[in-house]
Amino acid sequence: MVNSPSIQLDLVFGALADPTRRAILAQLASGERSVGDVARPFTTSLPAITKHLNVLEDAGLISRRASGRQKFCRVEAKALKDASDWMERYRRFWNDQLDSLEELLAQETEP
Amino acid sequence: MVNSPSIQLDLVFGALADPTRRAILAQLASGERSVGDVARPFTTSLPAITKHLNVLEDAGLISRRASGRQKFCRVEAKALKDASDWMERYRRFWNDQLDSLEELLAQETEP
DNA sequence: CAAATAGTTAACCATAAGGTTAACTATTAA
DNA sequence: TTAATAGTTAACCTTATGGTTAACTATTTG
Repeated sequence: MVNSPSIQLDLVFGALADPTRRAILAQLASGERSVGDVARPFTTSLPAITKHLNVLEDAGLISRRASGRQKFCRVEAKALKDASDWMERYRRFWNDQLDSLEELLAQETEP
Repeated sequence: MVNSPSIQLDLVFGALADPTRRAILAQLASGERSVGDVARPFTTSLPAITKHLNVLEDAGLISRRASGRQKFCRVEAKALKDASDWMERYRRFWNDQLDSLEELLAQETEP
């Protein structure tokens, strides 16, 4: 066996793979927002936004709470942390590889 | 406008959304491997693995170099770093939210 | 209570994703 | 120089994804 496949990570990375959904998260980073407010900057239909919010919620990246006839969305930390933790395993690659790239570039410019 | 949509990030997160591809990266984390070696632990067909490798390569997550009739795959740092940098913007969420979750749990257990 | 507002669900469509087997290219070995 | 090995490409199938419009539920507000 090679890896313990995590359905949750599938959902989180899958959710992050769409630019509209990343833009929604970026909006919510500045605070809770109603579904209408979330949808406002986009040209896509409201049902499409609802679908995106469902994908984000299924991945655990956001939560929704009802308040009267509105629903407010907020970013949820844990799912993001799980994804970040997974990537953390590869940090040494960008430390090591990008360091040696820098070295290489330095050698080229100051011989 | 809400965000600068990055096709590259679409590809990177899309690539990471599949457990087979994450497992391939996990394998390659311990060093360069031939396509055959990469495929060995999986039950899926070789053409399917080739497709996964193409997805990873298109996302910039790996590169392949030919050596005789073999091809060796290695992890590429930059794409991973780009994804990690994107997530970095949300670090405060898991610092803040998970801290207050901890506080809450502490309050519950020791009053 | 009727009408407007906020959001979701249903039904549908086009395309992308992940898998298969069979056929192909290119190197190495007998 | 034929045969085996390493990997990719082609053709095909099934299901998932992202979008639409129309219809629905549930809360305000006039």
